[in-house]
Amino acid sequence: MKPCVALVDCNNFYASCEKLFRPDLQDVPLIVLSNNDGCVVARSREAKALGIRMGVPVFQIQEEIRRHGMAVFSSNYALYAEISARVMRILEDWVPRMEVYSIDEAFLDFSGMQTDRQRTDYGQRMRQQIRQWTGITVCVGIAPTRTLAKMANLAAKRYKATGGVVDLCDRARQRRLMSLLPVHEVWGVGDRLSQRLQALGIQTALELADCAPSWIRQQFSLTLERTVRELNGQSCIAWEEGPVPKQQIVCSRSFGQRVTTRAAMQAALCVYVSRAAEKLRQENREAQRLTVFIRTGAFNPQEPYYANTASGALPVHSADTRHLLKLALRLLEAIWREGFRYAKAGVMLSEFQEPGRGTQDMFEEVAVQQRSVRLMQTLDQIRQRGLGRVFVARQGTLQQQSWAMRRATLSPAYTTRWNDIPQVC
DNA sequence: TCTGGGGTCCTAGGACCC
DNA sequence: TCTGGGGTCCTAGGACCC
Repeated sequence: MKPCVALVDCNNFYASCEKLFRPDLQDVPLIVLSNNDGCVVARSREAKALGIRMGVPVFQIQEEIRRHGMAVFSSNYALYAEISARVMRILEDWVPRMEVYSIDEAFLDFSGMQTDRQRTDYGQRMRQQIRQWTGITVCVGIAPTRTLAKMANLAAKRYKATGGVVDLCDRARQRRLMSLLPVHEVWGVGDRLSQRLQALGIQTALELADCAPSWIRQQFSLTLERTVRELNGQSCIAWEEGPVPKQQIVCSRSFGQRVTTRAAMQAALCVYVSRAAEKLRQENREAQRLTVFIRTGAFNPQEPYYANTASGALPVHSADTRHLLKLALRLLEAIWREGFRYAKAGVMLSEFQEPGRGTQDMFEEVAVQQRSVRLMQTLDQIRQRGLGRVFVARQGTLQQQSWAMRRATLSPAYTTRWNDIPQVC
């Protein structure tokens, strides 16, 4: 049985989610902003047509926003995650095996489907059902390897005549498409690599595909060698069996307003540690290592720049917010410098173990450990059931959090909060 | 004035050991 | 003056992805 994989990718995902609940914005150019309303992370078809670039800082395009009457939304991840889950649930029923790759895309196992026609029809029917059941439009790229499926998907998005589904199992078609694509459009080739490749005279995807894998390995890396092999139809990325446990958990934010006092920084870290610890417990893991980082703004050359990181280990693995927080605050003391205007901070948890299997404290009483676990369970349940929010006092009340992130134009929680359910009048 | 957040994998080089 | 070689483990940093 020939291996075959389909990549299903939602079009303009965040922008499309916002439009689902705002039919009045159907043909209006719409952009979605990053956390803190900093830069553009998603654009509707119309906004792309106006030349709005991905990642551009919003303040640089204020004039265009006004002139074209663009709709602007702060990012609403709760909404996008919910719509994503609906799309993924539908896809699951179409194939024996699937891997969710990101919030808006998934790889599906299409092995066993014999003909070009069969595969394309299947893709079209999936696409139809997703649009009908969720309102989201997807494109489908089908090929023998993931790297080629990515490329097929790109073609499905770019060329209207394809009807949103491209089958790239035929070698001649693969080569024709690759000859048209600049090398930086290959999955796994970013800015740095494409510059180096171009310096060696490799401009197109096809030219990269025709390089000797061993030479690429020697000049670049194992990763790029795999890419070359994948472009030639040799699959180098295996299917994951079951969900992959995380190796690290990060919580970091830019501040809505610069932080200048130690107390405010401690409060912010407190929020980040609490959030990271919640995620850790959701993964059913305990962590041993915690890293804290802080930095000033990176873009203003006039302003003194300072950035630093401190990392430390807990004596035993833990998922208790209080233990992690104590370490975080101690680490902060090592890197905190007065007199800077801090723009961003974050914490990272790593070195995970399943509860009870990590380093243990021989002298701590079992009862104390059990109390810790039960306390954290209780906190999580209060939050998950929406009964309110219990937090560590140090983070301060919302009114005190002048550094909290800006979300000026957040859409309602249409799918996750009763009060925000859309009404039809 | 205002420029995101959360991940993964790989590699080079240092520390350490015998 | 001459001062080995090879292996492993860890970490920081680079590059990539969405």
